[in-house]
Amino acid sequence: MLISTKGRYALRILIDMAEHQTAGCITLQEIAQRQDISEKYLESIVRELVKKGIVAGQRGKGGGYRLCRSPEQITAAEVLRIMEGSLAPVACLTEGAAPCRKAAQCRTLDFWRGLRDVIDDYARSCTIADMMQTGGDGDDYII
Amino acid sequence: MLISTKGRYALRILIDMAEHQTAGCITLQEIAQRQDISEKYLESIVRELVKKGIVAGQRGKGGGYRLCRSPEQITAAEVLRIMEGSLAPVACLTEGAAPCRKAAQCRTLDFWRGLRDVIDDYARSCTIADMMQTGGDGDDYII
DNA sequence: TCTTATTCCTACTATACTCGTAGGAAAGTA
DNA sequence: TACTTTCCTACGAGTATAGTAGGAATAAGA
Repeated sequence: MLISTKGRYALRILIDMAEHQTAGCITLQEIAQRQDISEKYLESIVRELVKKGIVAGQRGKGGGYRLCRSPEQITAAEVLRIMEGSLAPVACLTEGAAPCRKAAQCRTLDFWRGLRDVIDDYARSCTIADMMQTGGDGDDYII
Repeated sequence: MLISTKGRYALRILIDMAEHQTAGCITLQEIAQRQDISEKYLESIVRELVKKGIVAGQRGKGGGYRLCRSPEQITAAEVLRIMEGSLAPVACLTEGAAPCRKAAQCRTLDFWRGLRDVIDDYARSCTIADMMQTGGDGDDYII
């Protein structure tokens, strides 16, 4: 029941970008160095964020990435849903899944729905801006 | 971020046992038939529950399993923690994990702690007895 | 005692997923 | 043109999930 590195790194990347935001672009190389994540692996994560309109990329010299929205407008739920595919704890509650044939008789469905809801409510209540307020002083992260 | 079949099945098994509780024992075969889960796979799940004192096994003819506690006293959190190893969403918050060197500087740690807490609070608030009250009329489950 | 039913235990396997790596094409700047 | 940067496709090692297989130990009953 662990969040994968993709989800965890995506949050770190976005916090990093928000903290080092300037008029121009931020390159993958910068982020990779600060966050100590392989540039190539970062690439695959950022690509997902580009595809979903969270960040925008600009190619060529002087290029890089920038946030498409302010950190206040990016929730953890949105980011994690993009990277993990879904925040649902069981397959039958993933977005787009076919409704279960026996849902009406299922003794556990209500429990899983409740779990999904508390996770979703919490993650929607927390933004990149909120995370910038927490923790210490540097660019140091572990998880 | 999915709960594995072990965790999901364990809840179904315990609900099944609670609903079909008698003076004697319930055999794996019965549960396997009602729940439509392979007897062999059930075995590996129930063994974990025996080891942790949730159910007790009795060998030989007329043997089987029975709950060691009333359904009101078995929480989802306890069962899922046994089967999944932990309910923590990130490795650095799993029980017994070494505290992270840079925890003080981490921008995301507070978020993960909060997520762990809402999951844990919710799962501790729900018991096997609660789940018996929900859903429909039969022994039918899917997830 | 012999048979049968049941849990208990160890080992194995196929598949999928996670966590990356590698190489190069496309596009933009100077 | 030269350089930098994103974009795209493919591959690979390691690990976890979801089981399966076979048999030993134990208990009840004929």
